[in-house]
Amino acid sequence: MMRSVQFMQAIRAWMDIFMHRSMRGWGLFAKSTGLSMPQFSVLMQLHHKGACGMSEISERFEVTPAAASQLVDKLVQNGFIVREEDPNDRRAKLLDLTDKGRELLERGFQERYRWADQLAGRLTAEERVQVSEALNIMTRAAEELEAEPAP
Amino acid sequence: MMRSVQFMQAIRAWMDIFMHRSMRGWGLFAKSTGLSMPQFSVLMQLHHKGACGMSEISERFEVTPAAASQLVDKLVQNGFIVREEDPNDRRAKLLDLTDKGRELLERGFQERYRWADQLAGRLTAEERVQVSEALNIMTRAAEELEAEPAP
DNA sequence: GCATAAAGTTAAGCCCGCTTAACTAAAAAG
DNA sequence: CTTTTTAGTTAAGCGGGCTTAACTTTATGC
Repeated sequence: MMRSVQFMQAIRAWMDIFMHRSMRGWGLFAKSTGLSMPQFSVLMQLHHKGACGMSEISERFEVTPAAASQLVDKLVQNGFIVREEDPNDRRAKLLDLTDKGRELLERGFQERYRWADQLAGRLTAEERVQVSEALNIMTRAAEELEAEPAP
Repeated sequence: MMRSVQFMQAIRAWMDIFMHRSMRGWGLFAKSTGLSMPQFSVLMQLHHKGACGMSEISERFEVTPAAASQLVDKLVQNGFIVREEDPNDRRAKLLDLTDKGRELLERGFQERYRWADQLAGRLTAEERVQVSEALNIMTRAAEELEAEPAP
């Protein structure tokens, strides 16, 4: 399905450089906090999707419930998330970020944003307006894609 | 340093959704290939920066030379990269992707691009033009940032 | 109500990534 | 030419992530 050659070229070039940059950045940040990437990804997941049960973790990361349980356990022990009984289903657990967990992620985002700020510094005022509008368009589209489930 | 509130808001919103998406995507892809994230990151590094020595690996990933050596060893054994003597310095090694390694990364990128294609499908023709131009501006700026070393 | 299914946990065992420490070999410094 | 520095390897040991297998506890189906 060929939408637009120009668009695909542009987004691929951007994705190449941006994905590499952010993967490396998050990796180093996670390491600096003493968290492993899987542990860190669980925090990101909770940040992005909000509180959830163990089963959502094991499904989204494609690991066994046992693995999810152990992973979460370490994060609970370190005070980054809380694990409480679900009042509606006493078998299930509800996981959520603690303030400590949220604060850690915030620091990570700040580091990422510093790069965005450097990027902004290389643009003219007109370019910044143009890019802002385009980013808003893409963010909206991405959110729609996220909401409507893939076939 | 406040460049532009609008710009920063726009890029943060975009980064939030895009980083989460691509981290998760790469993670699942790496898992599907049987590679660990560190192994995969080394391949990405070679793809992005081209051939290099062991020392570059250990520096960029902030691990000891020993760790880099062992990591590379597994990738060599699995045929994703080659490790040859540097003709200019017989102590040093030159690492580079094999065709097999390149082909594996290509498959990963194709999966990522599928998402970009879905995104394109949600935009009007005018929006695609607008977004393409903005992405080109950002890609250029990001490449400049990459080239000029951070202080 | 009783069998069955579902949500998590625990424990054993495996491989992996990482570190330190001890090493080899080649280049640079003096 | 000897000493020192640089590039990388090897081995031992630790902790992490993951799986399977055997559980416990709570909800559901009939």
